[in-house]
Amino acid sequence: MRLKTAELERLRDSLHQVGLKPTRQREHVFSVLLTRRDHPTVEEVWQRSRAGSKGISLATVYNCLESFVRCGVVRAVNYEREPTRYCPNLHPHAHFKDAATGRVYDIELPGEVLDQLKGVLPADFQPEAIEISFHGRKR
Amino acid sequence: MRLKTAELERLRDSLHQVGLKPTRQREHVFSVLLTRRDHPTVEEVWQRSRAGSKGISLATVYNCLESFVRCGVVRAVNYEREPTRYCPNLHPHAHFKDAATGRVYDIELPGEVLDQLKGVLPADFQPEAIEISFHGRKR
DNA sequence: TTGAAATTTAGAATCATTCCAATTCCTGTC
DNA sequence: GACAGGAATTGGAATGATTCTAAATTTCAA
Repeated sequence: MRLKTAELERLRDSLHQVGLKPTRQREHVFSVLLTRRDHPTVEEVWQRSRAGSKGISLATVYNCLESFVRCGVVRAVNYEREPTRYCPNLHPHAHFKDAATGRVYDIELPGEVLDQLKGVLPADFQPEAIEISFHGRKR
Repeated sequence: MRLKTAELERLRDSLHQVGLKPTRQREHVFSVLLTRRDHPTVEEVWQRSRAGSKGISLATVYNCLESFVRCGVVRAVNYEREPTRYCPNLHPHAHFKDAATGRVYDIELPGEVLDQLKGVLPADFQPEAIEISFHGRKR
């Protein structure tokens, strides 16, 4: 549950870069996110976060996750209109949602696939982000 | 505003295949969708649909769009948690959202790009649908 | 240590969407 | 043509994830 110094540093640096402060709650929620690298919803992060310590409000969990997304240490993942999920994997990757279980898996994306994908855009379209989601079944 | 017979036929067939009936409202909403091939929200489809005829309820527009998605003549497009948009383009394609205007563009996807993309999945992941969304700026 | 600014918090508010129960509309049958 | 049964439409209420608000607390540079 306790965060390695390197990861704590990374969080602090990233927060600092966008003018946000490292707080007890932010560090705790971040550690919760790193502890199990599934793709929890806010509600799930909240449950896990209050389990350990003195308690944290749902609003704060929302705030923390938003600040993580803003400073780039976490990605928000949306499937349809289901509750947003959060993903601390920063490598370029796609997501695969298993229709049977609802579980979301990370799929690593080789650079050349990304490049080819960007290649389909007409010249005047300048991409800043790409999101790729598969939907299907895992055997 | 009046639909070509071929497109009407297509709608009727598709509806029929999943056991739904062609109704005045469904045909009207479908024609609204085909008339301007942007990516309207439910609210926008509603505005456009009531403009012409005697009036249609918001609930019905939701119902119509849902039945279109069910029978496969329309795709639902989600960006973050914004209101769902609807797209009558059935060719395999990605979407590009211009950060400046909020407008969504269709990006045609060559088959080989799709194939390469499916190729990144481990063997036990069987995709049924892929969704690719770009986010950026159009010059 | 201190004070301004940022953060946390509980609860209210928002808003897209879904649900509900009551009419209305079809479609086929007598 | 009238009638029954099932589907579709409808307005309004309900839902539920998220955002907002305003007050209390914490952080941190000086």
